[in-house]
Amino acid sequence: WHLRPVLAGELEKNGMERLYRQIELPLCRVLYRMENRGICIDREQLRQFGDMLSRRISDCETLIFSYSGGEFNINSTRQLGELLFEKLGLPPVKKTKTGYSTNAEVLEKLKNKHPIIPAIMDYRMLTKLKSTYADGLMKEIREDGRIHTTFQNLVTATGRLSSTEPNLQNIPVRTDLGAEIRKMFIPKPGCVLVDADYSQIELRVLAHIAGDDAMRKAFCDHVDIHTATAAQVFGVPVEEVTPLQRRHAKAVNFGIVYGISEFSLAEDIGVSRYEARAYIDNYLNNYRGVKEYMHKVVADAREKGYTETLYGRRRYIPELKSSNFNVRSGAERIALNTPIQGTAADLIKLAMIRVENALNEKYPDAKLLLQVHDELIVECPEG
DNA sequence: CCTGACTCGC
DNA sequence: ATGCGAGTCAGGG
Repeated sequence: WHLRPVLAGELEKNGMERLYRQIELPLCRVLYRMENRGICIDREQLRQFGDMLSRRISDCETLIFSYSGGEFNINSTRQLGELLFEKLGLPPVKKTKTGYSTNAEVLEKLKNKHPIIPAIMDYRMLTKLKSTYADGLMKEIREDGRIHTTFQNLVTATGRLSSTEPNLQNIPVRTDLGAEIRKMFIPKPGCVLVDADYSQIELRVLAHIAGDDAMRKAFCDHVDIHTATAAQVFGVPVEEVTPLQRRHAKAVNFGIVYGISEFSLAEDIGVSRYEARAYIDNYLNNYRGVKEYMHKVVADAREKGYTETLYGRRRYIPELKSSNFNVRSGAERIALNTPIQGTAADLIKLAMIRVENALNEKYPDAKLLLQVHDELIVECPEG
């Protein structure tokens, strides 16, 4: 209680009273309830899925060892690196500070050079699903048949939540096999799980805080933002945007939010550095507001020492004044990204408080269970 | 117990 | 040399 007046003064001085009183403090009770409610998972299906994975992993091991000419620990990147790049003589694509890199990107480039590579890629996917999800989630099922995560509200630099023991914010969804895990989360009898997610929240936040008319118009007109961006960047009518153009525009949109460089964008979508540079230049010439914002937000942060979100959440970034180019560049990307990611976090937290209260009042049997950065999962009575 | 490499999510 | 997290495993202390 000695700290209370001191901290209250700090809050007021920094203009964060509203953030605290209207968002963070009321959110605590919402998170407490969500954690207590937990979410139901189909234990029997999870067990069967784990058994299936075990069989496939075992087949995969046999195949890998037949190519390697002996057993070794496939999970050891050191042992795997020695096998691939010394014993089998494959060309090392990338190095880590301790040896050869064997990550997914490297394996992707080598997959046609030796039949052991696709087997290792399969092995990695299967063992990830088995250990982290099939076995990992099984251990977390409580007596009530539900999984109760812990939401951390004080660990991220941007204001997002994180989820631990288990992490329910990184349940697989992208691969077909991975998506099977997600399907095992089920509603309690008589209910359905409703998954409500924001569409492109970070780009909408960017359009708003950058005050970019072209991007705001695209959203107001309810057009697909990646298609609209492709039309702008490639100078073609919306109807003539090809799937490839849309994919590239999507990567640029994505990259802008993270403060991407032409190098990384080129790597990401497989075009030359010069093409990537041209994409970015074209993008910024069409979204002038975004271009101005990118410079302004970094300059502001350098001057004040911090960036802030729409609701005044701060992140101090002293590295903006670093004399080391890489350190400084990294800080500039943070200064650019934090207001976007952080404002999106502010908004969904506000939505959570309102959803929790509205449900309690109007639909008391419907329960908010999970938040995954831009989506809310609610357990609702059927009908 | 910690770090690094890797892979999962948004 | 694209932002924010967490869990698992190997390997070392």
